[in-house]
Amino acid sequence: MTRTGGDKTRKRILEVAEELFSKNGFHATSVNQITRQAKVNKALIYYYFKDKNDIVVSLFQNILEELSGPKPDPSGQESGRGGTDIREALKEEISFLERKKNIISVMLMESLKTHDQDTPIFKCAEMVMAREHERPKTKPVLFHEFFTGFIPLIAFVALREKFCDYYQCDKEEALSFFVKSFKASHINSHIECKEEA
Amino acid sequence: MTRTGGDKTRKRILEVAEELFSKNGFHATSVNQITRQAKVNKALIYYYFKDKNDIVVSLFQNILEELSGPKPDPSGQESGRGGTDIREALKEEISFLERKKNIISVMLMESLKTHDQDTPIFKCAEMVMAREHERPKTKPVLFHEFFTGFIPLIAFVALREKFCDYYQCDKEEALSFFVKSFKASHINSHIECKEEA
Amino acid sequence: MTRTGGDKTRKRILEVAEELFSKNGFHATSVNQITRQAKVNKALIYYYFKDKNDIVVSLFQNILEELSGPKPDPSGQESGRGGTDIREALKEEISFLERKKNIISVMLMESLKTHDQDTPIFKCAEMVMAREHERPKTKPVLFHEFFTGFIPLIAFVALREKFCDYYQCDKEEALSFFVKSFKASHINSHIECKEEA
Amino acid sequence: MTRTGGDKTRKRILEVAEELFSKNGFHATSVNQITRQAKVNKALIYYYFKDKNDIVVSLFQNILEELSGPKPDPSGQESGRGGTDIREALKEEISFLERKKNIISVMLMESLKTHDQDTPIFKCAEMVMAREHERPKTKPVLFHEFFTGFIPLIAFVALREKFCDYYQCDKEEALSFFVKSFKASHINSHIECKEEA
DNA sequence: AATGAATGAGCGTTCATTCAT
DNA sequence: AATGAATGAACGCTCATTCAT
Repeated sequence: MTRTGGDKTRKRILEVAEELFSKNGFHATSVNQITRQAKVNKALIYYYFKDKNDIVVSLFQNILEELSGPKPDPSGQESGRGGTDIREALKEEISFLERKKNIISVMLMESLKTHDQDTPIFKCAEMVMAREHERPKTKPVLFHEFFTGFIPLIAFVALREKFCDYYQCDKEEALSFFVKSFKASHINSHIECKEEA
Repeated sequence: MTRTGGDKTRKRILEVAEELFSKNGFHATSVNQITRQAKVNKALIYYYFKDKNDIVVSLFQNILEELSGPKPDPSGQESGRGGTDIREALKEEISFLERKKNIISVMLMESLKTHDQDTPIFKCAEMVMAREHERPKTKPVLFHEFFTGFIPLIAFVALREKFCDYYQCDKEEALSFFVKSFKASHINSHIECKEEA
Repeated sequence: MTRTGGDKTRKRILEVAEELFSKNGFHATSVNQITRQAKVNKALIYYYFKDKNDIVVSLFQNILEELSGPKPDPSGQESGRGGTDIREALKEEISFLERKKNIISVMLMESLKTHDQDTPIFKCAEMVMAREHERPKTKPVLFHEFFTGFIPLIAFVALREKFCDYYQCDKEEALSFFVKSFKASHINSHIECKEEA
Repeated sequence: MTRTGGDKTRKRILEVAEELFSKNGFHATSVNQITRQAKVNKALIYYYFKDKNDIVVSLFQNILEELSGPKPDPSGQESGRGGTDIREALKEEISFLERKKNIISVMLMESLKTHDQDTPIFKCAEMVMAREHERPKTKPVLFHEFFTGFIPLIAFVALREKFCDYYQCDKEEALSFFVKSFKASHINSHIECKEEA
């Protein structure tokens, strides 16, 4: 390894781990695979991380920090009944999530294991949702935001590729379809809720 | 293990495997664990299944066969605009899926791994969706049904418990919230679609 | 399995075992492989043979019995200095050994393991040699017959195919070369011995 | 095992493996046995060798390299008709091969398996033969050298002990008998060949 | 004579982790 | 900050063998 200082190495380990975890899952990825692909000595991984689990925990922390970071500027205006501006905002959000999709996929995988006690997926969801509106305060809204908002969103970024492969669908087209569908269901019901209230 | 009929043993292996896979994930579950919990000799597992993967594949096949089986009787009447009857139907469907949630969770976990080539999750989704209406034929509808219909549904059955734990929420209450939210978003948008058409 | 009586089954097991043992070696051949190829139930093998070793022992016994059986008729005349008749006799002997080459190969493999106590290869050699002349009585002759007679012969039948593959050589041509070479070395030295005596 | 240099460990593994392979055969030798006798951790074997087969391949490579190494000095003079000097040279060669007999035995065992594709035994033979004279160029000579030269030689070093046990023969005496016999057959036929030519 | 189910021990291999340097 | 060597435990899987029928 070139002598470029430790932080770069640590970062490379994290990047490779993220890629491999999302590719094969956490448990199906061995520390050896990471060392090979990151081209680091095996013992070095244990210099930077106390164990294999610490790697994935670090990845989760990083993404949570990123999400809590600078909010997106609400440059677009939220006009009633949602015009193309809402769709554009959605697409931007999706493209943002797409860049994080690897680690989010891992988070989701892990959260689906019924045994593991606490999962960061809820914290993650809160942060993603907080990017759009104020944090939901009532439980009904919470459910709504999580299951019909957050979940479809990350499912889309996570599964888009496979979905398109399976159904022989263009990826850009897929985005349009999803956005339209998401707007018609989740976003529209927001307005109704507001209208009802 | 005592000499029981072979099919019973095979079934017990599958049941235990399903439970453990959904608890810890496929890769994090060892054949030894299955062995212990199902109280079968390890070699016997390989008498019934060619390898560990064959177990999960068998589970997937089973659930797909079940789903393609007898459709639910539409005892309730589908009145327009959806009253409590729709909610009841939804709850029934959810309780049906809940009984399959373990294996569906495993399927979802595996489908999130970007590497694995083809996943049965789409076939599964088609079948679940086919239980409600005729199979979607256009791509936009496909996206809609999958990402805002199927996905929230299975996410709910899969994550309900953890969600309730995390947010200190009663599980029955959770069901109501979800049903209401699902109806307001996904189902409502169906009607709109129809109205548009 | 067809109900054709036990002896046929036993014979089939032996035939398959011989083939597989010579293909992969005794230890590298599993009882399962034999059952598969012989299409017999696994437990049935233990009905006919007390264990796996008993199979190979049976094979060895069989071949020793065969070799001790009817001697070849010396139809040809043994003229001095050896003309084509000796070569013909040699070719016949080789073709005879070729039919037994599988089990002889196994015997040779096993005899090369330094640990195994007693090997039937010497008994086998004696019998093969006895087919040609009276049993050697003096030790020098014994060495001569075994190492420069028997050994090259069985090495040829055992390795002929691979040798021809490796050196891109026709198999019939190979036979001629070997016969000529064998006659010039081993057989010729017989005569010398006799002349010396 | 104590922390010694890595190469020492690797060497010890190879030595033990060679001994055990020649004792029981490749397949009948378990990695655990090697582990025990070489007093190395099992995982360490896979640190040095990619799998069990890699061990035997390494052994084969090593011996081939050794054989291709420094040729023996032809200190003795090759007088016609072969006097005691030829016998001495033969004995030296045999004692040289005896030191390699373990690995050569393994090579021979493996080459007798009809299934295994390519065997190093021919390469090995070429090198051994090249130690005595220039490499044979015509096919007849090739056959002669291999089947009546190389094969008896290695058969002798490989089987000498068992042969002597079986026939109650002194090992030194055995050497004399073999040398005499080998000279009378293989070597003598060389001269004839030359004379013919 | 023949079978399907079952078994304990061991296989080759890899795991996450730690050591000394 | 980085490395090569080493480790104990466990992995998935197969072995030869036996059971009841």
